[in-house]
Amino acid sequence: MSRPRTTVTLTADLVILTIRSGDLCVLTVERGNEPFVGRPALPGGFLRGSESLDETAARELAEETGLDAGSLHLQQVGTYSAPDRDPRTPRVVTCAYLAIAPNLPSPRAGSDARAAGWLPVADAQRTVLAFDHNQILTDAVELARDDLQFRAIAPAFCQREFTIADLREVYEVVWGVELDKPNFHRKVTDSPDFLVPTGRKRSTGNGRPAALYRSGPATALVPPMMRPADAAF
Amino acid sequence: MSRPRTTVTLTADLVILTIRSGDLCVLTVERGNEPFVGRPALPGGFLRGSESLDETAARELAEETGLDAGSLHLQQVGTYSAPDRDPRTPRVVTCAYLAIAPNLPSPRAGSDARAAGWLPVADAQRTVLAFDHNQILTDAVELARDDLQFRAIAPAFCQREFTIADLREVYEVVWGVELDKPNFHRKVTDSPDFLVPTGRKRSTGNGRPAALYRSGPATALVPPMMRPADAAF
DNA sequence: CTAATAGTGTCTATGAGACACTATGAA
DNA sequence: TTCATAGTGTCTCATAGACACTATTAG
Repeated sequence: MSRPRTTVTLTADLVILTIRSGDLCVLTVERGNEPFVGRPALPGGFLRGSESLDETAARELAEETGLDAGSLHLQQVGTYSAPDRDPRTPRVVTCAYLAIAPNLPSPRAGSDARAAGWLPVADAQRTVLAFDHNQILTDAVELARDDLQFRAIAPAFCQREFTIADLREVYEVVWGVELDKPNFHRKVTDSPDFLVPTGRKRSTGNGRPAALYRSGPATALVPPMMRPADAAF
Repeated sequence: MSRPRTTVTLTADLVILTIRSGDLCVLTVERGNEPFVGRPALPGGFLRGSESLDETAARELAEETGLDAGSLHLQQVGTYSAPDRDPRTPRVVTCAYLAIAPNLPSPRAGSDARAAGWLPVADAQRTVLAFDHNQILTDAVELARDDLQFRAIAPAFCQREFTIADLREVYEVVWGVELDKPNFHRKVTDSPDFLVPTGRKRSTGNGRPAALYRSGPATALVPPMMRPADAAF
């Protein structure tokens, strides 16, 4: 056979999104090795031993953020296999994952001595990232924007207990829109099994305290949270 | 390192869906080699040379159906990497693709001497397929059902020119529902850039001839075609 | 004409959005 | 009290669905 089966190594790359001071941010690291030394990149690592890619992704997520992957939203975005995406041999094919995290205290710089930091997604998209990570980032963000409409993933951006205003901020930041507070409140509280009231309240010092909710068992949002036609994205 | 980088081979497996006499059908082949000799499986093949997985999938699709992948709907479903999914070494990880095809004259049995055939999806899901192909099939069908709501993929099931009734059959078969003819007609003809009238008509011998349409440039369906709450799936 | 399928009109119920209004806390 | 934010009521408009009706072919 002129073109035999190709052997490759696999990586899982992570697009870890969170919201920090009103911006949608992504975790980037500075590459410590060739290729692309010193260039910002998405965190990720090689499939090792007899892991599955999901396990690789969960392990990398724990290493980068200190968070248990079991408690976070983690899903595949797609697999990127262009032959020239990575100059190493054997070829490196990557499976990209989208992770959604609540606002973390601060990135754990230095678990493997690489500088890590949260970068607003808009800035990251204007930066030249290593490999095909610009494409991966764009695809992952688009996936997150779409999923917000139909799936109950917004609470993944929040702490375990959150207010309706917290949840609304997720939509507003990720979509780049303003939503009507009263209507939003009704929509999410009416969506069956989406939110579970805890009975507790949280006061921000100003104004009436807001009721606290936890994420409910629903995975789908019915009816969907329609993205306004004038959304920025 | 106790668990070094794992080298793997990659396959692209295809879930090729079409509609045949009122059933949603999937193309299956009988495996001619170990492992799982003689067992029905999804068509697929190894990444070779310096191709990308998309090219592998397109090549396999052309080999199995004789159709040019450029003209067909082809999208990734996900990557399946459980270490025990395939007993061979080096490990085999697969990237599953969903392809949607118009009703084809008949499967090209024998391009590589394996029996191939269209199997109703419901039957295939009750059959034990090779590898993790039952899981892949289920995921792909669910993806197709979801995408019908929001993306303009339904014409991929039809010939290049089709009637509104053809299009409605796609939805009814894939979702297992009956849709109101008048309302469906309005919805799809009102969706901007979804359908392009050709001016031609097609008569089935009975009744008023139906106008023929071609697929338009839109990729999204706005507003979405909501799946009835009583849909079978 | 009738039979059969394509396509339109129109009414009703439901959900989205605008926005006035009430509720509850802190200073 | 005032200020600020949480949450409710209610009106209007757009869309979904039910279904009566008209249109166009074959025989």
